Amino acid sequence: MANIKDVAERAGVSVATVSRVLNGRSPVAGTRERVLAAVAELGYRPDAVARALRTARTRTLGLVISDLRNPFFTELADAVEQEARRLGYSLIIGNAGESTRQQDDHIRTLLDRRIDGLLVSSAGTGSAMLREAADAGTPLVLLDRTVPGVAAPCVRAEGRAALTELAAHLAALGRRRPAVIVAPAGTPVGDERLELFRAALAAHGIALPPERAGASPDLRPEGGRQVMRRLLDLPEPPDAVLATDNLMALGALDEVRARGLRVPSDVALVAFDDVAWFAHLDPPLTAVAQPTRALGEAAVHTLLERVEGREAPSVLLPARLVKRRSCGEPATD
Amino acid sequence: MANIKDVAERAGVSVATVSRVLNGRSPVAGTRERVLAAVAELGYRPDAVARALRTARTRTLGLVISDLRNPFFTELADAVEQEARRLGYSLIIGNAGESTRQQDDHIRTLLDRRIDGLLVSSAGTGSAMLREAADAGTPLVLLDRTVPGVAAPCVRAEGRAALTELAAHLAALGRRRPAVIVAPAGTPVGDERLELFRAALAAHGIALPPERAGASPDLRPEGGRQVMRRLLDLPEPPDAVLATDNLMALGALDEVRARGLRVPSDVALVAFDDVAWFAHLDPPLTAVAQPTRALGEAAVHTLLERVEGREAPSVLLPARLVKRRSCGEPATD
DNA sequence: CCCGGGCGTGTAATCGATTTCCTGACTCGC
DNA sequence: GCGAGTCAGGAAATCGATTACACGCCCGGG
Repeated sequence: MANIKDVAERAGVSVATVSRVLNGRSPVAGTRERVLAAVAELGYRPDAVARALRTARTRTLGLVISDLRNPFFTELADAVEQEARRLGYSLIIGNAGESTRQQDDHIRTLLDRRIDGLLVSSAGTGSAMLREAADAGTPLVLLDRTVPGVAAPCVRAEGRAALTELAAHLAALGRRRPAVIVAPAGTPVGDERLELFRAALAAHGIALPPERAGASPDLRPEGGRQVMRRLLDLPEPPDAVLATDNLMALGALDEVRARGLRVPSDVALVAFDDVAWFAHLDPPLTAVAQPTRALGEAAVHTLLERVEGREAPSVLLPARLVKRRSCGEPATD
Repeated sequence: MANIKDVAERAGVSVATVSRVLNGRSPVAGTRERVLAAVAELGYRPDAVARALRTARTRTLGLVISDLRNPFFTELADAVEQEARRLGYSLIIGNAGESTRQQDDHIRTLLDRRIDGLLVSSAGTGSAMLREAADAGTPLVLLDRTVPGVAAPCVRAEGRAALTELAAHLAALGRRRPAVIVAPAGTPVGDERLELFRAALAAHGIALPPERAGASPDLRPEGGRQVMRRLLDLPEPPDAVLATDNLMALGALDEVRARGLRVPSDVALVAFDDVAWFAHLDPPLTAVAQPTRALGEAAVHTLLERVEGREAPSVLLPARLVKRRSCGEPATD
């Protein structure tokens, strides 16, 4: 592969001049064209590795995602990648699979590769490397999940408005015994969603007692199904269930069907995260839609601010309610 | 961040010695420990960028995936990433979103970054950069999709056995008018699947006439839905439909439901690609499962063979049929 | 006693770019 | 016609590692 020296030779100039032409500095018309011709003839492309070494900027960002197979995070990762690329950055994605060890593993190699900035939707809260990265001065932005003790801006969605609307929606449909399938302890957003929902229900005089708030052991369908099983076995089973994550909602739906019950006539079901195939379920699922694409874009922008050395605040974007048919209402989309 | 010179100074040796200790060559016990102590005290980690420049190996692979949002490819990308990491390589993932332009864009930046090898599940067949990469000598392996005119091993699944079993399954259930929703022209695997299925059906004396093989304009639900619409409007509508991709199957299911018809009583539905949530649909979908994880691993192994300069053959792994309830049979899982 | 072979380690070249410093030519004004 | 200012472009340092080569030391054999 041709390097800058080959180009310089062919154009009859020094490497400095070639570099200047390619980076849009000084050189004059005549020289400029000779250099560009040589570049074209040799098919020269600057070596990003050498450039990174010299400039101390790799133009690469790292993204460590808690679970890439979860469609919400797939979409998020895709949004981040697109926006990063639009702004001239490559993205190295690491999937932690909800394991702190793998997460730390990824962060370490990313730091070794001298990425310009790091985006993390943390699995668990006890990540040593995360703290180390922050302390080492690597620009860091948290995504979707805050981590106590790590001083970095966090970009995530917030469900107040959507959950308020949901409470009203359920109240209007006469649902009086709501329940929540909460994300496992250690994922802060789960509790927040529970409390916001509880407060919103209270405004309609509807209670959400502790026994109708079940924490799932994991963020997968099986965990959601287990909680739903316990909920339906209650002496007074719920008539509406909110799952704070899309995969747990799927498992919950399985349990309802396995008992020969129906959504929404026997129990209403609402999920957090509006993933594409919710619209293809039967019935189409009502969901609290996070602004996934906007989150990804905001995360990249916030991170690049920090890469440039500027301060950047946390970002909270509102989620919105997408009403479909899983609460008993006719679809609106 | 500490560099090798700092470590050398602190340990009272030369940089060469530090490098040798870290790469497991010669140095003797005493020196060795002093160096390791200095490394630990300074928290030194070698700069992968500098190392890559010097050794001409980045220990990074590139993966350009045709559509990351398609769950089949998400799983595939995840499998590739895990295996690559297990073998000491980082992975830069680029999502082409089924666009040749974006794909070429990605390939170009990956080449600029001097990745050691490139894995591509090509969107379309007319990629100029793909040919350029192959010609430039970058180790290249195709994934899931062959590209005519590009000389590179291809790792993909092959459905003969599964489709043979499927034909028997449908025949046994008395389905006589099968149809296929084929991937758009330009994705070679679509036609192959159609022909294998047709041949398998013929063995049972069942015909698959051209009007019951509809090509979808894209690999998304809407495309599948359009084809299903045409199929159901035929004077003799099919009693079993195979979609050669998971997203098209979803759209097809939508159309069936929209007409008030039922799966499997009115029409059986089978999808290619067994993605996790097929089991959560109602009814759970019978599917031709590609060995996704094995494909990802084989792709990485094949690519690394080529990176080492060895020849590597194409890999064809058999898909298998996962019978659920969408053809009228009781579930087997 | 001296010479040669091994072995541990240091010096310096190298990878491919960017960038600082400097030189030389040209222009312009007095 | 000559000094000052401008500007294009070259030489060389630099980023942080790896590694070829050389050197010095120790040991054993003749």
